[in-house]
Amino acid sequence: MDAALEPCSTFLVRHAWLALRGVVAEALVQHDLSVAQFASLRMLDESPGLSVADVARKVSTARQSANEILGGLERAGLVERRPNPSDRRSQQIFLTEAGRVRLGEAMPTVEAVEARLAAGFTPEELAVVNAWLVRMTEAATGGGEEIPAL
Amino acid sequence: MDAALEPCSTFLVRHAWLALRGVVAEALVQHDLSVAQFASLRMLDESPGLSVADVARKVSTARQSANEILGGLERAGLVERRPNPSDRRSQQIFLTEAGRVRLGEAMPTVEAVEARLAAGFTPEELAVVNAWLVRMTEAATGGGEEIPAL
DNA sequence: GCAGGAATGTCAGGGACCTGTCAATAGTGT
DNA sequence: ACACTATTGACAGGTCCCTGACATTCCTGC
Repeated sequence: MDAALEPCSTFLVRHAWLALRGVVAEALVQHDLSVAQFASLRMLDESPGLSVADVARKVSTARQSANEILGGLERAGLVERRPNPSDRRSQQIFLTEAGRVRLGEAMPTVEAVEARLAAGFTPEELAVVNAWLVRMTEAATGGGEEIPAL
Repeated sequence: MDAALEPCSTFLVRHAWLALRGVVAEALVQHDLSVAQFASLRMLDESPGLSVADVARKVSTARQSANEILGGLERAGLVERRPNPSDRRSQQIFLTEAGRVRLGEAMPTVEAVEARLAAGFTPEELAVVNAWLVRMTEAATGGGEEIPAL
């Protein structure tokens, strides 16, 4: 490897993200899902009935981006929007049966990929990594400022 | 915060990247540099005379994106392109004196930010994190290929 | 030499995402 | 009840980055 520059960890994280994103995207192609769509599906499976704005916040993206992502999922018949009976501004979004099935198919694929990548590290080490990553994400908001979001 | 799902590490990394990017971008505003520009400046300081394609590979971006980034840096007078005497297709790119000065000013800012974020972790822990991140980036290329250094 | 393939910089076009804004609606204090 | 503010989903406009293509130039094998 190149021991060249003890790089800013920022760019290490960037490369890790690009790499992981690429691998996961590749794995999701066979399920006809994008990474963003998969993330949204995951959120909605865990928390049915979220609004568009909720999804946007959960996946750290702009409301409108979330709207477009959900639009794609809706066109694919994987989610459905329903009017929110207690708030006429917002819509509740639910996975359709097809959406649940699709997510159920895709999830093991992604998990397998991540498990393959995590191989070689002890649970303690992975816990450290996890803690560090969480610390970084908190630093943005807890440090005082807002996150621009990708 | 939401301790909800033990998430795919992929998305943890994404959030960490977004957060770090935000913090670093904020720190670089005062130096009138974007994150991508800072990264390019760094590469060129370490390896003067790189071509546009070289920079693109090193920062993991498309040739054209690198071209645009370098265009901005050139307009700002921070880098200069010179014809490559031994390859008439490519250009060699060098930092100008102003570029070196600007990088010298910005670097401590970024390092300070990262140091602040790394506080609370032992060197051993940070080494583990580093190793994990590198492992992730390597995984993208199929497990054994080259991946840029920054 | 020289034909074929690879690499370079660049252009055109598009996708994904963001900011800024808007009307409609919800919540809050007076 | 009523202003005031915040929030929601949507629209317009712009930015950033990417893919695909192209002519030019280098670098092979023959």
